[in-house]
Amino acid sequence: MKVNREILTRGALKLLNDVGLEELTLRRLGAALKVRAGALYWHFKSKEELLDEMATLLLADAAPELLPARKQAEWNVWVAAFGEGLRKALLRYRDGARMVTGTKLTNTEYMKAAEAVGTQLLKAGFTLRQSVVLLSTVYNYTLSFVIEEQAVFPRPGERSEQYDLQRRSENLSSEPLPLMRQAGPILFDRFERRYKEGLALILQGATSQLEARKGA
Amino acid sequence: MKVNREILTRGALKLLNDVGLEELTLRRLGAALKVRAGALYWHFKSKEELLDEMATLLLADAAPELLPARKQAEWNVWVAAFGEGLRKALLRYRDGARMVTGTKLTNTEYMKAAEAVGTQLLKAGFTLRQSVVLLSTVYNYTLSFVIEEQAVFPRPGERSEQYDLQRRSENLSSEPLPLMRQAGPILFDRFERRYKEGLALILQGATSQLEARKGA
DNA sequence: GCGTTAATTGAACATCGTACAATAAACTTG
DNA sequence: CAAGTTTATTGTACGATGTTCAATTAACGC
Repeated sequence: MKVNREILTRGALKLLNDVGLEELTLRRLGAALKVRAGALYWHFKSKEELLDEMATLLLADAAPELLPARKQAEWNVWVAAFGEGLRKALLRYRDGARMVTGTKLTNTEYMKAAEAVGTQLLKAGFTLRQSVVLLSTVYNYTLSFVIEEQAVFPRPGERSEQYDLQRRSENLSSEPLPLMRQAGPILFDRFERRYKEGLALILQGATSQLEARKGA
Repeated sequence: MKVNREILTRGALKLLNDVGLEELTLRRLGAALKVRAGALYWHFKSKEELLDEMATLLLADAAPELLPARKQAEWNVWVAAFGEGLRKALLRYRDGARMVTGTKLTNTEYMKAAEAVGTQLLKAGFTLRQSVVLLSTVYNYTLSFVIEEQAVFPRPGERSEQYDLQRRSENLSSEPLPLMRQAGPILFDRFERRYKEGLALILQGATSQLEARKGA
């Protein structure tokens, strides 16, 4: 089968979804594309470069969803759309968040979305620095949140047997950690809800910042 | 050399600092401890279990620094100490943040610190859920922040040649992304400053939450 | 000193990323 | 269409990794 860089990258993303990051090997990818593993090196100089391209493509595909439907929306709607869209995009692939961590983006499709959101923030009265800090904080929060989420739910709706709430609670009941024990259901269930609450915290902080600035 | 579980784990952390996560192999670790790789399997049933133990130990060592010096301090000082202490602890080892990601903690030393902070939050008037969301948000933010930070500075003060600010700026100057281009120095320099600003955002959000609650 | 348990060795296995000369397939040109 | 050139794939090999396990050695209790 003839293969080019994008087919290959898409094939790799598909395979990622089927087998997960640990089992994403070049031989398996070759097999999926009816090609020997070595052939992949015509298109990529290393597996790392392939992973970079996969992450870039995942985010580029996501770029449109990172913007709100109504372009006249308030700045906080823009930031919320950015965060929630990013989470959805990462959730679309098994180990999506872990894969994106530690890759270098190779094109700027995704940055265009960030640029658009940033522009809204400036217009709303944030400084450049505040805007960058706000967006990067949302980005970091989201990435790590989804890494954890995907450890518990390798694929949406399919809970890993590693994270059994009952068992966790039992392990902790012998220790004097009542708070941590009660935290279990909050931490390992209803991820969407907690994600939005964490995001709201950051947005609330930004709102205060903006008001302080206006007040001065 | 005779070896036990803790010596082995500490040796692994030392080696991690010398060679980084990719080069942390069981043969190398064996060599460092004057033992063949296979011997390690007497103490751990897999490398994954060793990594879990390493992460747990790193966090357990850090536990005392996660609490503020003055125990009468306000709740926000407790949360700030938790976040900043966590960052410092992760920075203490090369790839510390990446290593902790995706491991399962095997004891509860670290949780005791979280429990203590949570207790303060309840006392200050937060609900259980708000406290858990606040702490987990800080945790996620910090983890991902330090992963990025350590990609740029593999060890404190030693910048990776991968992240050259000049080059990044040149790559982006051809694109219509003025904002992203200006973001470079904010994103890839002065990490401590940006970390604190992001953390302040979250804390500010929590403050608003608390005030809204009191007002009602 | 003997016997039992704890710990380590040595060699092997399957699998991985990667390199590269040989080969084939796909275009380009006359 | 044939010859020649570039593009892509194969086959095979290499070194390294995590892991297994029977055989061996070290340490300890009586």
